Amino acid sequence: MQQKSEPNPGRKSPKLKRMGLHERAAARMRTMIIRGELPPGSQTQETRLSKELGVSRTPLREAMKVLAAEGLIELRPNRSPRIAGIAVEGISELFEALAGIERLAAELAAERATGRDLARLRTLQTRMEAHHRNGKLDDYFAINGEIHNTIVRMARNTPLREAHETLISRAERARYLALGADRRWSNSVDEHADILAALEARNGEAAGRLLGAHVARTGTALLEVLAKSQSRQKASQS
Amino acid sequence: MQQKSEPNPGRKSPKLKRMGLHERAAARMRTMIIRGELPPGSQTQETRLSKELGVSRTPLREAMKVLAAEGLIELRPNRSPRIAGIAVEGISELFEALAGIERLAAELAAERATGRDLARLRTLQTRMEAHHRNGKLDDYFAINGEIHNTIVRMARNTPLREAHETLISRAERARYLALGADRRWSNSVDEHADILAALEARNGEAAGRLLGAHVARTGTALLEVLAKSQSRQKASQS
DNA sequence: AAACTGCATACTGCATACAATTTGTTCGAT
DNA sequence: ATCGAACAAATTGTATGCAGTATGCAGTTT
Repeated sequence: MQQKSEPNPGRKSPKLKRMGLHERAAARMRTMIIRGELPPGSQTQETRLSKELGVSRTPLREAMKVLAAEGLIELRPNRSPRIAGIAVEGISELFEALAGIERLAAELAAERATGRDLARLRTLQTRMEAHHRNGKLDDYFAINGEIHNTIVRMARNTPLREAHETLISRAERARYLALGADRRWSNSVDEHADILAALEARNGEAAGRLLGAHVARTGTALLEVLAKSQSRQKASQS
Repeated sequence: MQQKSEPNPGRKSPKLKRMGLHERAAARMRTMIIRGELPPGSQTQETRLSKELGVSRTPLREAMKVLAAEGLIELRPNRSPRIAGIAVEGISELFEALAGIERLAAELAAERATGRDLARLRTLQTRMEAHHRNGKLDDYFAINGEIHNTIVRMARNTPLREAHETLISRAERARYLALGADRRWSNSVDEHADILAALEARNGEAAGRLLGAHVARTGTALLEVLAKSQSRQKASQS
């Protein structure tokens, strides 16, 4: 099982790992759902989507099973899969669960974080503050998400990280709906700083409590924005 | 996200609804993996399994995607899927995550449990104690699991419940490996009684702490038993 | 003798063809 | 005219065939 030397000089993209069609289809649909290009509650006909994505129905159906497991679509027997709805109540539950998981992750991370981990986190925090000052929204959000993922990875717990990933994909989707809604930048940056400080002090209880509250606040802030836009478009329910 | 709950994806369904072949195949394989009939690390050839299960390769492949999402098998490109290994480290992480999730669930359940919920829990506890006295191992385990599931449902948080379900399937598998290993019956029963008391007192912090510690202890107890049998059969890492 | 290359084989990945089930429509009966 | 049943169209579920890729073996080379 020796792996041959893999310098890969002439191949097309070294970073992009080779994926099967069903993986690519799943990834494509995932972003489409998150971006709202496939609206909540809409039905996805297999033949139509397969032509649109340029793949056959077989890999598409496999992709559907994966997305259903992630909670992005709903499968009903002998019916077209439905893009999962975004109900207010669902968002509330989602961020509640997310807050709990990240709280746990922070508690564990405070015990297990290496110096490198904390250094990396500090770097990210610095960069995020810079983006915050410069008003670079996209970069800010990217770093923000990376910080959360980093903390979860620092917990050194694979099942927890996996659970977090599936929830995050749904949260990203909700966040996209209320794009640019997070007007609590300053609060958020400060809260992140507090969390980082608690982690560096190896205070798991505080780090967990702070991160959990932070995520919960993000959820409620999102809910407020969403409730307003919900009032004008009442549709998309079946 | 929708309030609609899944109609029994793979559970031992009381009403045996007619399921598609891929669902049936997934359910069948799930129990086979949990029961250890498909040993960890073994490869699953599509044609062989499809004949064995009496289905075609297409629904079988779809079932594989679902099981992979549940973490029961590993998919590698252009290779036979592998039954996920049960490494000691993995079990440790698994129960750690499970403990965290159930702790959170108990905290929420303490706030949201209805009188019916608590009554049902009390009934289950009584029945479990009876099985404990009579030494009925199977029934005891069934009720025990049901209690944990009930508490999680009492949290009224769908994403949390879903995350719990996927972790539980893996934990059941590990528990099956160390079948009958849980010699801490008495402790376990008492701990459950304490948890129930905390829930009835609406003390979320205590309920969460007790349930989390309970699950963590179950995990370490399982680890001890597993470590012994692990010494004779070499580890299949994952 | 060891290692590398080329070929044969088996298996996965994908596409297409076929069967089963649902849904929309039309015709008929009350 | 309305409700219902049966038929027709569309769509999902399943099976099979074909192509690409990995694995093992044999022949050749160093």
